[in-house]
Amino acid sequence: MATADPARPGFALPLLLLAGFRTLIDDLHAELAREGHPELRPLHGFVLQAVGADGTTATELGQRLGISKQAAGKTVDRLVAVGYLERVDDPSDARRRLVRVTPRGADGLRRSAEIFDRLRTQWTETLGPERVTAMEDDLGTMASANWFRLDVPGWFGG
Amino acid sequence: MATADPARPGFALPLLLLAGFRTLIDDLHAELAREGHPELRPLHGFVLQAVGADGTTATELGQRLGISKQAAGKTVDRLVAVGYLERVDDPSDARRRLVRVTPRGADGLRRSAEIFDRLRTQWTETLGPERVTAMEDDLGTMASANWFRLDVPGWFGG
DNA sequence: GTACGATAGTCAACGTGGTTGACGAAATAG
DNA sequence: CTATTTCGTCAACCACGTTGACTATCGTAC
Repeated sequence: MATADPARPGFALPLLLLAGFRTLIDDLHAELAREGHPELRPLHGFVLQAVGADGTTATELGQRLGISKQAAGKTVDRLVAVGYLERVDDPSDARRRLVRVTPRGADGLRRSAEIFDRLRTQWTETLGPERVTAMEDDLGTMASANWFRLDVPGWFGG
Repeated sequence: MATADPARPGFALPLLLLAGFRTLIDDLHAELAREGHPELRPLHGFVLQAVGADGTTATELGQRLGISKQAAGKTVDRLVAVGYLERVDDPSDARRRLVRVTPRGADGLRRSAEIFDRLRTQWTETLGPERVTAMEDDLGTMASANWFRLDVPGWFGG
């Protein structure tokens, strides 16, 4: 096994990954605020994405995000309060309450995708396209498993 | 300006960065738990690191971590409760309460550094050393600014 | 030597995000 | 028709962050 490089301490890597993530998300939300979505928080985009065009239920949303149905329900409440999601009764099953993205939510989602594309383009202009694709490929190799889990606050905290 | 590559959607990059970060931190804590530190949470290592060998005060810790002194104080309380930090009176200033890493905390810190080095070595063995240094350099280029800020739970959430 | 401003730490209240446990209402299986 | 499962919600709790207010102490200026 190769010995650790003292000039490249291992603890820097996670910090750099976090800083990169944070930079992208901060830039995204600064631009979203400029384009009329100042209330959108980092978590919200992921939640909207997980709801999707067809809508879902709180329970299913919780499963998709890797959190409990109660936590998903509370998050939906907040997104409903700021106008990005809506709840409608399911005529075929009175227990279920469908969660749907509102037009405003869809607008935020569309703009987020565009902004992320622009930010990636900025990275390719600074670093070169090969370096960015290499980073993506390498991260995909190392991080294959735990993709979409949105329990970040609780996970990172306690 | 280069046009966005439809095969490389911009939204994947932040997800990959987060997944990479999460993978490293999860692996770290799985190994820490095996080595006798199951109570250590993701945030705790960063806090211990910020306290440092010389100790600090809660107010200064808050400044280092980019959070309020009250939040820093509460976090110190929790780390004290699990035995990783201790508070001692400052004989030269009765207002201050020095926060110091305990021997147990120092052990956790030392093991964390070793484990991070081993994890980085695993990455270099899988990806090649050049790819990992390239990733580190590129992330350092793009993320230069907002390094050590530990308001992640609140930042990511609301 | 005292009075005053700045600083350290804490308490309280609150918001966001997470958890588990319990429960009623509705669907489904037998 | 009854029994079980499923969906949503309520309640209680914890971790983490915030701001505002307050006490005690330090340092300085008069």
